[in-house]
Amino acid sequence: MNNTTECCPPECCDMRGMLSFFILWLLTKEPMHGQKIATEIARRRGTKPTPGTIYPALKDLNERELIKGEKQGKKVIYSLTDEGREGIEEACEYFCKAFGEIFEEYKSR
Amino acid sequence: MNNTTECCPPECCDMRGMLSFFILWLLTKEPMHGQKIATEIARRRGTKPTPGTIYPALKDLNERELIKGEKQGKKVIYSLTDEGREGIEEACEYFCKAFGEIFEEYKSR
DNA sequence: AGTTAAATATTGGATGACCGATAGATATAA
DNA sequence: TTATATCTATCGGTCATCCAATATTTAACT
Repeated sequence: MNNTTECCPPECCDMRGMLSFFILWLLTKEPMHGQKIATEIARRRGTKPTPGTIYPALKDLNERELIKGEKQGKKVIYSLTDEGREGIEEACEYFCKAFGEIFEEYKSR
Repeated sequence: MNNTTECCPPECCDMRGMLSFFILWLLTKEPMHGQKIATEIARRRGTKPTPGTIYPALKDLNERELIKGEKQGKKVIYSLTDEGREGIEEACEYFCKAFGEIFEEYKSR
C-alpha cells in the first residue's frame, strides 16, 4: 500500500537539520526548480518535503545568497551562487570527516 | 591558536539534529560515560558538545529507553538497550541510503 | 577536614527544521 | 473563457537541538 519509498526516517533520531545540505548538494548536479528538488530528496531520503518545508528553505538559502532563482514560466530554476558552491564544498568535507567512519563501517556489513 | 581540531561545522548548513545519532552510534562500539562520548564526538565532528548539550541528550535517550546508565563512582556508564540497538541499526541503514551517494561521490575527489 | 578537579545535571532561552493549511500565479486543456 | 493541474509562496505553530550559566556530586589529594 505504502508504495512511495523503501526507507523512512528512523524513530530514534530523525536527523532533522540536513535539508539545506541536501538542497545545496543537489544543486551541484544541475540547476533545478523547487518541486524537482523535493522529488530528488524523496528518492534518496524516503520522505518528500512538503511545500511548507521546501519553499521556506529555498527562500532562506536565497536570502543568504547561497542560491539564486530564475523564473521560467511557472517554475523558478534555482542554481548555486559562487558562495553557495564554496559553502557546499566545505560542508561536504565536514560531512565526510564527521560521518565517514559510520559509512565505511556500515558498508562492510 | 585554535588548536582543538581540524574541521568545524560549515556555516552554510550546520547539520544540527545528528547528535543523538552520533551518541547511539558511538555506544555500539562500547559503553561509555558522558564526557568520553563528548570527546569522541569532538574528535570526529570538530566541536565538543558542552555539558548543557550532552547531558540533556543523554537524559532524553534514557527516557526513551534507547540507552541506560550505570553509575560507577564519579561516572555514569551508558550502554545501548536492546531497543536502542535496533534503533541505531535502523538509523544507520536510513543514513546510508539517504547520504551514501554524497559520501561516495566525495570520496572519489 | 578542607581543597581541588572531574563528571554529572538542570534551567532558561535562542535557533532552526519542519509541517499543515491556505492562497496566489501560471500554463495547458476543454 | 472556464476549468484543471502544477508550481510557488506564506503563515502559524510545534518540536528538537544546542548552548551558557549554574549547581551538585564524587574522588583524590593535602
